[in-house]
Amino acid sequence: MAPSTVSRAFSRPGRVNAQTAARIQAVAAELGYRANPQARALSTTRTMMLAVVLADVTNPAFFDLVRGAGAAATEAGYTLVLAETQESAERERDVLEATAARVDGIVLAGSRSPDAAIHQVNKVVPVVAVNRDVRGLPSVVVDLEHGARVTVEHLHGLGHREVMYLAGPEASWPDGMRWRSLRQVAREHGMRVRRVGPYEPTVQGGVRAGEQWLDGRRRGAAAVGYNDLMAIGFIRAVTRAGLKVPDDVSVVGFDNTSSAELITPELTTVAAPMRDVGRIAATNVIALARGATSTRGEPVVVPTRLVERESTAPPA
Amino acid sequence: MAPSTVSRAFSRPGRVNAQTAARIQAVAAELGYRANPQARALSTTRTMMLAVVLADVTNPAFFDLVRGAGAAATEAGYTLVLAETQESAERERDVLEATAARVDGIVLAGSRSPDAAIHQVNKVVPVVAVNRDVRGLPSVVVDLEHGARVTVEHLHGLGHREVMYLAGPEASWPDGMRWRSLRQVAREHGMRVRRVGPYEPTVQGGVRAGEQWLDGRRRGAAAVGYNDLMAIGFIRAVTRAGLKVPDDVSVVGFDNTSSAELITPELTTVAAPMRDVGRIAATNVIALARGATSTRGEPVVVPTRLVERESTAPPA
DNA sequence: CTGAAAGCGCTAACAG
DNA sequence: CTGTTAGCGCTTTCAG
Repeated sequence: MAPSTVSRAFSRPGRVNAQTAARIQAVAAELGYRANPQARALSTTRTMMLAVVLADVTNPAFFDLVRGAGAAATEAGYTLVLAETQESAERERDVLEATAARVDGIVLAGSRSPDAAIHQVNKVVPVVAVNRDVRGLPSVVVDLEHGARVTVEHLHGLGHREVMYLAGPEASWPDGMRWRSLRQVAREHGMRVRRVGPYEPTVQGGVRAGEQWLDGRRRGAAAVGYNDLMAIGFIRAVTRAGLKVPDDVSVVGFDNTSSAELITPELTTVAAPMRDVGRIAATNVIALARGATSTRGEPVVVPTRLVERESTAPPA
Repeated sequence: MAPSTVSRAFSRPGRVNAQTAARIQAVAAELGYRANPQARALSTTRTMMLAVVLADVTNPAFFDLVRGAGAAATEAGYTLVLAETQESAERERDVLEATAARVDGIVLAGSRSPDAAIHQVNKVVPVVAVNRDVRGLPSVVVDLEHGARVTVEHLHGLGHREVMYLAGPEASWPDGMRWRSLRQVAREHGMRVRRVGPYEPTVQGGVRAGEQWLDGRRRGAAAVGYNDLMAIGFIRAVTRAGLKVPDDVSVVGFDNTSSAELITPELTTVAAPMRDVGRIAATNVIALARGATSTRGEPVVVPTRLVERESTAPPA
């Protein structure tokens, strides 16, 4: 696992210096000598490092992604680092610029950059996008259309005839995806659908959404949050105001984060195998780093499912 | 903010080539040329990168730490990356080895390594330890003695006469600190005190602690978790078994993570200004990276306080 | 003030 | 098979 400390030249199977080599290795280890990875990288053009750059390291939606990518990286002998863009296209640019030439591959999750910027980075180092379809770039996305479909059908089945989408960041690919899918499926079922926001994709943002909704609300509504965090914030705001979830309003989230089963009522939410997503993305980026040539442009799609818990019920 | 793209030589205030330099800059920008940071680092010995290496990126206890460190890093023109050791001393060694020579400083949080290993890394790059007092190394720690004191006094004031500590990782510095402080203060107040575990410092670990406690429990107990995650798991296990928190058992956590106010009942927990901790640690490591010489060996201590919520009450 | 050359620490391709 | 050299892409020093 641990790469040889001293230049591989010393470990070449030699006859005469076999023991000499061993001694050098021993002394080097004793002295705590480490090869300078930067110098090594300068000549090999390989850093054996991978980066996951994501919008928000505190968003539990990314946890399993990181875990999966980390496992794949470790197995392949790579070290994984994370860099955060803080939901800002500008910081994303800076971070990508700073990390691109220092790693062998980048898994880009929750990007807020235009496609062109991503392609630019991809010229320096292989990039695999997560939950975003960038033309000509390998990517792995979760089946949000299906997630939206089962969500709407679940709500429709409960008797709801109107769904409200709590929008997240406008530059977010999943946001657009979720909204468009929701709208289409809702229409297919003859449901009314509207969108409010955008809000920050955080608990705080959800609280704000809830507070705004409280003014001029109608009974028997169903809200679908951009993600679990927002759904949770929404529930908190509504609950604090004395309403009941799901009696007064049903709430659905996206991501199935660990927080979803922490709150009361437990959150109904759309789940995806993010660990697999991370694993696939990392594996692909490693393959590219090793010289594989990107095949088709079709994104890898992983399935989603609705986890029905307590936050949804028939309208009052 | 963004460092010049082309070698600084081109931006030297020259007379004749002032416009030439400008043109080169322009063309370089157009072509998307970026200086290779590795090559630059090789000659300057500066990478303008900082690393926060921590035990578990999914532990909310580290969120504010990361935020504070990130803010300090950005302000100083550094890019921050995170690396995770997954609660493993071995992975910690690998991660430190891989990152040490690639960054200008390391903030080490939740280390599971022996002091000697940390000193070894510190020979390569400045290290600031968080929540761990490493002899001769700058560090910033939260005042856990005080946290333990107010916890015990709170419990004592409620009428509890026995406190049980749900232990976390044995190699964890805060674990030892919390336990010793708890024990001492409990004794001062004539309370009985015992320790169970160790458990994994996760919700899962807390669930296990709760399940074990359920066998052979005594009424009117008070449990103090190694961290919020464990306390939450404990509550879940106990609640699932039909008991009530805090009626049947009071529970206190450490860290005051965002999850603490998500669960029902809301968790009483020890809070610390982790954002400040991150900020201080990063600021110090940057100073060292810039050539400052470490002053005294005394750790910086930040205060703690008890956030009383719903998970504690008088014994039944 | 400008342009050339040395060197950062390594690896890889080269002669011996 | 071993030892030497060139060179990765930058910065910085040193002549011109």
